Amino acid sequence: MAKKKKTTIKDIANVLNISPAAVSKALHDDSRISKKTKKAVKQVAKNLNYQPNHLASALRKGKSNLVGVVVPRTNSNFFSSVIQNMEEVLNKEGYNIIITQSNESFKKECDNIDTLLFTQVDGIIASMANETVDLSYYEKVKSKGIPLILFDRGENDLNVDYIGINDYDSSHIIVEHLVKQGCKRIAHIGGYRHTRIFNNRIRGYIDALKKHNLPLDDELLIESSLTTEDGREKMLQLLALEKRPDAVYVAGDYAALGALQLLNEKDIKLPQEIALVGFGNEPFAAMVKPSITSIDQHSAEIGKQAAKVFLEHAKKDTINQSLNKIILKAELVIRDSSRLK
Amino acid sequence: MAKKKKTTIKDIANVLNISPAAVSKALHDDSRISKKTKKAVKQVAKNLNYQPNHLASALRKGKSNLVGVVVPRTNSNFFSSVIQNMEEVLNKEGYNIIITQSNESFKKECDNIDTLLFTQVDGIIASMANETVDLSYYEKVKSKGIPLILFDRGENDLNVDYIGINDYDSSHIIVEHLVKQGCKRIAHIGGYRHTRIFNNRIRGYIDALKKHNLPLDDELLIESSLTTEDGREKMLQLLALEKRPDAVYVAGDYAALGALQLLNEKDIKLPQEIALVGFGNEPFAAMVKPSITSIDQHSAEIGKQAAKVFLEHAKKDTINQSLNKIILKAELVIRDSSRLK
DNA sequence: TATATTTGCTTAAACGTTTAAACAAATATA
DNA sequence: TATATTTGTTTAAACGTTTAAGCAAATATA
Repeated sequence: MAKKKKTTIKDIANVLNISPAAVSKALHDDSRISKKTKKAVKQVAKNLNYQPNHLASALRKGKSNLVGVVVPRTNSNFFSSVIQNMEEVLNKEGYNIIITQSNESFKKECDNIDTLLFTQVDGIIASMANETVDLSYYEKVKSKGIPLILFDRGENDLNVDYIGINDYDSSHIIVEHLVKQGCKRIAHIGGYRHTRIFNNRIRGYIDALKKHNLPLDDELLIESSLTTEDGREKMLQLLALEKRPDAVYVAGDYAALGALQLLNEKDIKLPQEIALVGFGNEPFAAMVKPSITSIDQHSAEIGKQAAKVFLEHAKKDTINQSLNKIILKAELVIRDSSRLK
Repeated sequence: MAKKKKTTIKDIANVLNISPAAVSKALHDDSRISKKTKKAVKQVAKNLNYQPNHLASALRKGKSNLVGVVVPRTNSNFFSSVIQNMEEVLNKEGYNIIITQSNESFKKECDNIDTLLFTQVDGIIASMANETVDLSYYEKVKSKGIPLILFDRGENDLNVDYIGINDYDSSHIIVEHLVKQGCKRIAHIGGYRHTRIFNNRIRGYIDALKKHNLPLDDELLIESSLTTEDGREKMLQLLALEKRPDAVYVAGDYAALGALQLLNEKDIKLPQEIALVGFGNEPFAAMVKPSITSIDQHSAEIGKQAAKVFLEHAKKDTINQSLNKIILKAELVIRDSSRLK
């Protein structure tokens, strides 16, 4: 069986004995085409099962109507929810998205960006890998004049649009909550400082401790890759301290889960002996025993806003120099792991 | 700031005073181009920061080098692992993938397929939504002569390539394991029967019970949407029975998690009072307390095989009528939730 | 030395669409 | 009646690449 060749505008034109141009215009409801012709064209198009060739129109129009997305991974509720909402907004405007995952690898992230540029995407929406410190690849995108929007994991140094939550404030909200529960020795298992959001969470943690006149103890502040495995390990480290903390604020839910497992295994009572707070409000935070208090990052909103910012750019034919830096207020979802009173 | 216009093959040709055709050939290492010219072309290409226009070459060559992927969702470890491995294999051969999510909605699934066809993908690799019973959209893809490969959730009726595990056998393995642990009243919270894989798991469950001379009790076989929430509910239903089961085999890990939570809340001892087995080996299965015994579906292998099958098709210019139906043997990962001896 | 082959390039058409410009016919305006 | 405008269409070029066919010069073969 040979491959069928697809029907083109030309085929429709031949059937009706009109020019391809007329067909194209009829299909786009051009005002200069008669109703009669439009009707006939659409009928024939349907009969022949015509599907427009996106490549050809993209080439001619100079835009692909594709938006590239780069995320560290898709199998986290946060990213998949961001993507889903982003997609919804973009689809409505005729854009499709190409999703790529970096798996937290800088190399893969660069490859992904190359791939996306090669595919002629009209814009890139990205959240950077944990590893990423060298921003030259992002400069490359910028230098091509392609709209670049970062979310969650971004960098202030790069002069690009950004959508995220206020990490500094989030730490304040968490510490405040723990203080209210009566905790006095609050530890922080944070992410790597070179990633802006994690640095902000650490700064917020430190400043919030000061604000509540709690002593800052170096032992209680640990940097972590924030995987489940590393969460266990860092928790073990905290338990080994002479003066154990009475609360642990973990900068990611997966690591918080690891910490929780360890505490459960050691039969340490949550929240009585140690209160636990995570970050990200992954669905499992509500499902584990005890359920984990966590920060909700408004993933849906972030996705929608990112898409909207891209669309703003896309509508202008010159690069918009006015930057959008959208900072959403995060929300603390209080659950059993930290509910003392 | 105006948009920069990208350098094309023509620009390179102008610099070197040769024809665009020569440049194209030089870039593709055509044997008829001299080493000297090739070197010069590549140097100039680099200097001008040339990036090939994928749309133009795709249009000319009649293929986009894009593969469309349709999954129910990306935020499950199974699907994201399948995708990641698929991507790796395809990238090596110069293909990129477009990921779309159906969110288990039939309507969204159809939209996604339309989108992919519109984007001129060279093939589609899909796993169907729970809801999907009408297969006409898949027929549409087939009728276009575009390679279509299904994995995990597929349909035997559709004459297409398929990669998945042996669900029927998996049920046997699970029941056998539970019988070995001494269980005598094994319940099954299954998926919807109209989805082939779930039907196979149910058939396997029934036949395995017969094989071990266990009575088949209608009360013990329940269909479910297999969400965490529904897992709780169906477990509750089982607990309400006059004669409770001593083991529950849940056809999905998320639902198994819901069941586990409920059992934990009711202080029912696992595995002593009720043994629990899930399906899918999601990472959390190992992380919860007690850890859940589950079936590993070899997601990496499925992803790689699906990609390979697509590549086989892509290499031929006619539709290959010989079908690949690859059935992998699943592996039971035994954990605390069912370890009695 | 005459002829064949190879090398290294050019020309031109093609992929399927869009769109500016042109144009004839119909209709409106003076 | 002569001129202007509107309507409905066609023509042709363009988007950036690839590729079959052609051709001149260099080299090999007889």
